Amino acid sequence: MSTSRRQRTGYHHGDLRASLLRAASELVEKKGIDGLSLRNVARRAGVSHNAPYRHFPSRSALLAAIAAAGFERFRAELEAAERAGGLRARGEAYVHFALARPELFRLMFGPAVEGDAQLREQAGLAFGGLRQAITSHAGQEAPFAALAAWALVHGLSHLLLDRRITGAMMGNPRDPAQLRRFVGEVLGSVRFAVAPPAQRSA
Amino acid sequence: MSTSRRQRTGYHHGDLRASLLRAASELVEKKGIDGLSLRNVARRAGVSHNAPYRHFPSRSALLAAIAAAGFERFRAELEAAERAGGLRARGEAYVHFALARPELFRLMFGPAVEGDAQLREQAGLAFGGLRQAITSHAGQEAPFAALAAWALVHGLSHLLLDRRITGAMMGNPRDPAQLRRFVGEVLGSVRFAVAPPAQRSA
DNA sequence: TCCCAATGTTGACAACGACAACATAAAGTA
DNA sequence: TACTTTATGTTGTCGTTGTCAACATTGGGA
Repeated sequence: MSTSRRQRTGYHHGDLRASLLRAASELVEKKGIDGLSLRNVARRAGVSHNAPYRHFPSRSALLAAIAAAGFERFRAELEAAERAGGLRARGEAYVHFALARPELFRLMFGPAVEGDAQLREQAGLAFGGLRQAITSHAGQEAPFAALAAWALVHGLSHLLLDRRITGAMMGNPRDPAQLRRFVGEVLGSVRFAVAPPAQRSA
Repeated sequence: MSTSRRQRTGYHHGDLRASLLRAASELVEKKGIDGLSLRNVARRAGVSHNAPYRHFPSRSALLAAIAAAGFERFRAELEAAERAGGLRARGEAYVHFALARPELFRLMFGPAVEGDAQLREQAGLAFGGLRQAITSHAGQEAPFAALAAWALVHGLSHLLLDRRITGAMMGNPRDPAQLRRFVGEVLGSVRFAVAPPAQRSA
C-alpha cells in the first residue's frame, strides 16, 4: 500500500485528493464507517493531520465523495449485468454489490450522507434504471411493481448484509454460485403484477 | 424532561440504569446513533461522566440495550397488528414502526450491534412470526416466499427511511392513511408463490 | 455495630474533528 | 528574470469523546 505518484517534492504531494479517497475507501471497508477518521486517512496518505481539509471541507464531505464514486460504480455494474443477463441478473448484481462492499453499500444508503441532494439523485438513478428495465420487460408502465422489485432486492441486500438471514436456506453468501441460487429462489417466489392492482391479495 | 424517581440521596441515584436508557433513547432518536455520547447521556441523567460505566460496560453495550428494548416493542406491535388486521396489517406495522422511530430502527438492524448474538436472535423472532403467519395463511410452508415478504417490507422501510422514495407515488409518509395506502399499493403489486417455484418469472 | 459490595465521583489520557496561523511551492505576470 | 499571487501542506491549539484507574459514599447483611 501507500504507493502511487507521490513524493513529487518533499512538500507537495502531487495527487493528494485521489490518494485520500483511495485510503479512505480502504479504511471504510476495513473498519466500517464509524471507524474512519480523517487523521488516520492523512496518516496513510503520508501527510499531516490537517492536509485533508484542503480537499474536503469536513469528514462527512469525504464520506459523501466516497459514496458518489460508489454510486457511479454501482450504476455501471447494474447496467452491465442487465445487458448480459436481463432483469434477473440486474437484481442479482444489486445484491452482489452490497455483499462485496458491505460498508460502502451501507454508506451509500445510510444516514451519513442523508442531506446530500446530489447523492440522493444518484441513488435515484439506480431506481430509474430498474423502472425502465421493468417497463421494457413488461411492455407497460408498472410503477408500483418496479418499486416493489427495488424494495425486494434492497431489503434482501440489507438482511444479508446484517447477517439476518442464515441457516440452511442461505449457504455461504460469499460464494457467488450459492448467492445466485439463493437470490433466484427468493425472486422466483414472487410474481410482479404489471397491471394496476385492482384487488389486493396476500 | 429529566423527571423520574431520582434524588433518593444526594449520592446514589436510585434508578440510574432506567434513567440512562430513557435519556439515551431520546438522544438517539433526536441526534442519531452517531450523535449519542455517554457523557451527554450522563449529563442528562444528572450524574458524572463515568457513572454509566457502573451499568453498561461500554457505549456499544448501551446501544445494544436500547436495541433489545426496541426489538421487544417491535415484536409486540407486529403481533398486535396481525391480530387486529391479519398479514397485511403486519407488513404495514413493520413499515410504520421504522418510520415512527427511524433511528431506533436503524440501530436495531444496523452494524452498531452486529456482533451481539442475543440481538441477532431477537431480530430472528420478527421473521419467525412472519414465517408462521404466512404458513398459517397459505396452509403450507413457503420459506422463500416468507423471506421475500420480509425482504420486501424491510427494503421498503429502509428506502422510505432514507427518503429514497419521494414524489407523487408516495405522499407524506408521516400521514398514517397515506402510508397505509402506499404500502398497500406496493404490497398489492406482488403475488407470493406458496408452492416451490418450478419455473422462474420476472 | 461493622463491614463490604454496589454505586457514584474525580482525574487522567489518547484520539478525534475542526479552526487559525504559518510555510512552501507552483504558476502567472512584469 | 524578479515579483506576486494562490494553491497546497504544516504546526499548534481547543473542546469533546471513550475508557481506565483510583477514590468516595452508601445501604444492606453478618
